[in-house]
Amino acid sequence: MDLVFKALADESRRLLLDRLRADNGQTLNQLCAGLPGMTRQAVSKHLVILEEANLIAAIKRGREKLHYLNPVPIHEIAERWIGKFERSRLDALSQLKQALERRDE
Amino acid sequence: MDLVFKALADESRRLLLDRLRADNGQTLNQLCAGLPGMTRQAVSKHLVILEEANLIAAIKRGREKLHYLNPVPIHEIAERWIGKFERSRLDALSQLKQALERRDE
DNA sequence: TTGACAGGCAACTAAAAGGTTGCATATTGT
DNA sequence: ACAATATGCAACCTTTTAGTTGCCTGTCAA
Repeated sequence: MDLVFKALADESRRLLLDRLRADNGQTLNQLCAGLPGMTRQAVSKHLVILEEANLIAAIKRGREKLHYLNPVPIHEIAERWIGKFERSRLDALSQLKQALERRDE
Repeated sequence: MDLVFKALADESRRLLLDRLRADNGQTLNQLCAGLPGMTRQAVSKHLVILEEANLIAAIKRGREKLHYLNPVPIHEIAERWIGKFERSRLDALSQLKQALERRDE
């Protein structure tokens, strides 16, 4: 799960995921168009990181490589990790409020 | 939002959030106990990063500083960011499946 | 079959991240 | 008042990360 969080920490990589969500199965060169002012190799490295985090799956078709979004890891983070914070969310909020009010006692 | 993702990218910081979720309003020294083999200053730096991402709020009480979880940013990420991927989740999944099946045509 | 196109690999650089040590400052209990 | 406690600040070091350039390999189409 650490790999997923690390992968999501970069704006360019989140943008790549956005692009794939809008239009799944794109090639490296297509994805490069979404990241102007960055070399193909840089984008390629980002894609490798996303693959290693299992956030995308790549399939070679002839001389090109198609990239597909894998929604599973994001879903797991939502369920397992964010979920537990959501469960105690209102609690934490009221504790924070009370602490802020007690501030100038 | 970038600050939040960056803050969440580190295991130690996620652990600190976990600790606060279990026991809100802890001091720096208390939190240090949860990160053995790391100096107080290192933990302090992590807390600053979490504060800057608005994931926690710190309140000075005398010579100590109490740290409270702020559940809002995590909630926003769940709603605004993860939400949009969840909406196209099953779509992406079936597209991925189909692409994998087409692989050895 | 050869040139153009899609992508991979490796070495290198610059900047950011994570951590440490040492010292300074403020608060509290005796 | 003063020693102990709780935290802050700054300089420094090391590793990781993001990006580049240059070159190599495989595939397709004329």
